[in-house]
Amino acid sequence: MATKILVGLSGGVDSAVAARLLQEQGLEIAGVCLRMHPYSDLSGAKAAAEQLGIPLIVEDQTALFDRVVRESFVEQYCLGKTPNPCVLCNRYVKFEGLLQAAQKNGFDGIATGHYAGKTSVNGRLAVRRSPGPKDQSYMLWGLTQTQLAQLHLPLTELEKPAVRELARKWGLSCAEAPDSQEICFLPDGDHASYIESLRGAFPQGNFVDTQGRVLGKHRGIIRYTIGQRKGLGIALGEPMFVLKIDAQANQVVLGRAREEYMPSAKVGQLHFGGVASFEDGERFYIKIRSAAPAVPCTLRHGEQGAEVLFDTPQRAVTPGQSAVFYRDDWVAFGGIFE
RNA sequence: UGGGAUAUCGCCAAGUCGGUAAGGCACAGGACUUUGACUCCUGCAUUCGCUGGUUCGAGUCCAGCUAUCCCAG
Repeated sequence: MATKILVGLSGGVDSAVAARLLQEQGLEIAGVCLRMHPYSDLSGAKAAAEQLGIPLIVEDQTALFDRVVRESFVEQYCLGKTPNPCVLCNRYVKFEGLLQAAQKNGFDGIATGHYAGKTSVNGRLAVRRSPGPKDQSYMLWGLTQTQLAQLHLPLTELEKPAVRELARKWGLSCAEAPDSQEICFLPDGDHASYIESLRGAFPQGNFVDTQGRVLGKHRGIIRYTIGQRKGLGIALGEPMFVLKIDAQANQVVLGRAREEYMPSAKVGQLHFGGVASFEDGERFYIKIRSAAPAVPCTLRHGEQGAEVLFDTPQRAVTPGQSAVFYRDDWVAFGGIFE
């Protein structure tokens, strides 16, 4: 049984409360704060560790983060896709970093303040949904069996208001810390400027309709994502949505409302969680984006992954985003839309 | 420079018998959100091509001018 747990402290409320909950269980804990990028602020984690009376280890992950998260982030955008950096970070940097720090320092397990749980299914481990609206299981589909085996998720059954309440009760200074949002390594949220600072300006191109007729000029493909309505800058009398980004032709295809619903999709880079494989025709629930409900679908094997047939067409399925397949309340496996 | 038509917010477009400027798109701000989006809320013409005139009152009527479009030259 794990007795010494290393908790990832971000400086926010969730991880601090998670740490304290483990303490309440009588476990011996320590905190670790991972430096990912220049904007990493360690002060919150230090304060939390101090208030909890636990040691804090600081690990520098910036090189790994640059290589794994930032590079693919830029690369994907250049290909006209819309990456989800958090998913990659969780698997390859955050949880992996935690695990390595734990092993290096003689801990038996790791923990984080995610709103998710875990469960075992036929000998495999799976991320489990948290019951509340803050469920973060979608972001964790990439976790490996090894990572899951060591992982503790104390906030599984809790909801945000309750967590803040506990933090206040325990007098933690992070009780009112704002929820994290936007891309952590881009404080201003301006991914286009960031990418252009590395790759140079992206050329303008045409907005076209589904027939190929030119509708106007776009400002570089990296500024658009599937389903996007705002920021197109052209007035066509009715709302228009991005249907497709063609990096090769440097074109962005626009369509009218309802045209951005898609009956099926291809998913690659599969990573299995609660199940080790799937059968043609097998049914799952899929979440096509973090803030979308899980909807029923049927799967088939494709050339390099899975082909998903939604029971009901889904809005703006976006290449680069994660497809997470659920069964009951646990994550069966996940992948990335082609 | 014969004839006809039209000129209202960045774009499109309502504006009745003259009564004190709809709406959509775009845009801006906010909410939501450990990615990008979507969605929601709020804001957005003291002014109607210009200049005069008639009216208690004109985007709405009249005159002239300007611009654009169409048909003839």
